[in-house]
Amino acid sequence: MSYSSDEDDKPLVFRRNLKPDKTKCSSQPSKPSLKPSNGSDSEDDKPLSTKFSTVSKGNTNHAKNGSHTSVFKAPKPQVKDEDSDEEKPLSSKFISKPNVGSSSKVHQNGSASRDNQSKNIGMNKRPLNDERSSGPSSVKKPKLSDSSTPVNRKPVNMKAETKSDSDDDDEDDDDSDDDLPISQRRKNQASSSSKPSSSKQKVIKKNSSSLNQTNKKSKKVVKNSKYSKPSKVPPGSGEGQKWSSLVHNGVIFPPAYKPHGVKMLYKGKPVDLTPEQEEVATMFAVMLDTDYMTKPKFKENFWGDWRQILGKNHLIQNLDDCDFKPIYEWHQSEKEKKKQMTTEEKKALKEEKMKLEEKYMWAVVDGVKEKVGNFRVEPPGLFRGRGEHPKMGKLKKRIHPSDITINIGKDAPIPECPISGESWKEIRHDNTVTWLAYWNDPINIKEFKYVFLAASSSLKGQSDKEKYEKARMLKGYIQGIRNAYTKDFGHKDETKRQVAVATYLIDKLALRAGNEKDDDEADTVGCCTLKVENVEPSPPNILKFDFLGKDSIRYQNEVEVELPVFKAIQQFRTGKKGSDDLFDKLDTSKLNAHLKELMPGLTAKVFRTYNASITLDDMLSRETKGGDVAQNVVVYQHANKEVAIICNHQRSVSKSHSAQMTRLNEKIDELKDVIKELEADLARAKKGKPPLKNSDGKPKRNLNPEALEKKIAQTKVKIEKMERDKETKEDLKTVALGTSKINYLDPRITVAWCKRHEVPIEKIFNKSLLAKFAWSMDVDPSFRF
DNA sequence: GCTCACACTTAGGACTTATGTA
DNA sequence: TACATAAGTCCTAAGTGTGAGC
Repeated sequence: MSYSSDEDDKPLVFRRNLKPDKTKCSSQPSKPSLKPSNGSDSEDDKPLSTKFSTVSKGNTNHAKNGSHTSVFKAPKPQVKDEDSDEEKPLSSKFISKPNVGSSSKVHQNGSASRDNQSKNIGMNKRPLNDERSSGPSSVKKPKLSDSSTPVNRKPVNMKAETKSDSDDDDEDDDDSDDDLPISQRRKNQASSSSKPSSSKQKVIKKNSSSLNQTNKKSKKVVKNSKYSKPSKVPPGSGEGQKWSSLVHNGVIFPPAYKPHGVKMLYKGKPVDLTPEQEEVATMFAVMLDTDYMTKPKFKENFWGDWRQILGKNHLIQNLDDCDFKPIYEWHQSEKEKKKQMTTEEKKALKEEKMKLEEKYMWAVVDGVKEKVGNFRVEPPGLFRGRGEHPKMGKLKKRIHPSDITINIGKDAPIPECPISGESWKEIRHDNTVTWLAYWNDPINIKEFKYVFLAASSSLKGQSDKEKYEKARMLKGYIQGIRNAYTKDFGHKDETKRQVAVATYLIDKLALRAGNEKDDDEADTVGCCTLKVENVEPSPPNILKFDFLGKDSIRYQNEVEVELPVFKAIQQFRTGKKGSDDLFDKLDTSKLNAHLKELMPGLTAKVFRTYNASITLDDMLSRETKGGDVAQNVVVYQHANKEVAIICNHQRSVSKSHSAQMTRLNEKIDELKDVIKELEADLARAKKGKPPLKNSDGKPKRNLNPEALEKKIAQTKVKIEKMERDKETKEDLKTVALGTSKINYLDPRITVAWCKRHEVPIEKIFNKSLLAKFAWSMDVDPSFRF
């Protein structure tokens, strides 16, 4: 990624300004366990995007090509059949056109969705629940949302309780229709009585538009669903219990190494290598065209590990005299061969792989078939640490069954070890955790690599929902929290001052907490680990941030802050070196302990979720003007982009970016020439003259003036579209939109907005996201974050 | 109050597949 | 049909946060 000093090249986030928030000075005293506010519409409640004076270059202006309104059908569990509403295809629960193709092969529990969140009284009024009133939590893991009401969970032996569990899908059920547009209200009324009470609706074909389906969706409206909500706790409940029964087939290993026999050169001469030596040499060779080759640390680490495999007395004595090109070229030709395979060959290969992997792809959790996420053991390779990682290039050794601990239900059969003659390291039956297997990370032996269920699983969905509920809870507390930290900017105790300023930065700039890091990790920072050199005060009240954050992504931002913050930062810097900690009295534990005094379960990362989601909600609400689907999609993308900028979600500029821009410019120029020509022809046609010959000297068709005018207009539209595409492409070249959508934006905001504005959800969520967010699909259209 | 093991979420880039366009 | 590009998926690194043990 390049970081040009040219202002125009910077992602927008780097040109963002923070307005001082003057409303904060009339703060109330800071107290532990602040009570949630009633969510007034004060400036304080507004998302970052509305508070910052963002210098924005227009918006994303192209709708996705949505010609394929594919319909996601929430696949039904295959283990046991269920007759419940729960297994209705998503399309029937949400919207959209039938699409047979996408439904058949998936069988995981992606089924829609019981939205079991606890009832609150409307979005602005959050009753204090027990947790809130319980004060600082010294207790174990306070669960913020109703953990007794798992998302999606539909064990087959619980049919009887199907009733109404979608009724309590959100607090907005309590809301009257008053907040809805009239058209919406009518639709809801029409639908409220239409749902059959029993739910044998496995396949409901919908031919009408998404919105119609959405609104006609026969949602049971049970106002007192609070009481009818299933009282189940996570199966086999109990402190920390995640499942009662767990069955799976373990993990699959990468194939054993097949030597290729291509000889690398040492001092210009071919060298014989053992298969093990050749394997590691090949790992290096295939990376010859990557940036890692420019990093001495990478080469040094590789050499250190390879040398051990070569042995002290090997012919090869230094890396500089090695020529890996023959292996690199062999690898390239293998890649090319693969590319040249016919579609049928590729398909056959894929099917073969599927057949081999099928059994590892699924687990059965409490009787429900769920997809496993990463069931493939990581193959050996060279460690590709990001940024200036001190361990880059080290050999990541092959993982064997004897490295792997399996976690499985007591009554489940122990997975057969797929490599004959070997056996698992250990078998556990720990139902307080969600992992299915783990092994020690060969690069950092103290750490682990886990095998978890896929994002579409109930367990993940449940925890996702809890995350968003916690962030929503913050909405009710945020005013008090901001008042509290504002008051503490000038606290006489420096620790408190640092806590206040750090919280301010986490809240306003969506910084990460910043845990301490070891010396054998890349040198990156978060809020608590900011160094003096990372924050430069520029009077009267500007702070210039410049540091490497997670994944060594650079955070560069100049913000105007409140004067007390500015002064506090100046004071924290006093007498320190550039490499010293800015917040020397603070770490994430202390910070989070403090945050928990303000709201149960509050930690630094909740602010990111909160600010991202509230920004989306706010921007969608402000910017949706009742346009068509394409225009609404643009509004969504624009909001999504703002969130990505706030969270500093960047991507590197693609290698082909400048070529693409050049090509677009050329095309635009060509079209402009076409217009000039057409205009000349038009002038002649108006005088009754034939058009001039084209550039090849050939005669052109003689068109009448009307036809020429139409052609000119069409070409102009084409140019405009290309200009917009160009702008969007440039605008988003360093912004990654996906990360926030996957991790920070409460899907219920999106689903409800889609329902309100007749946008098919498939325009916003792809198949994976639909599966991941199945739990949110039943949300009431009036839902607001 | 601190460290560390552990469990989990968040993240960008590589790779693959789908789609659009000439 | 071939190629370019966009979209989707996979991979695994790199974070956050909890709680036990000292």
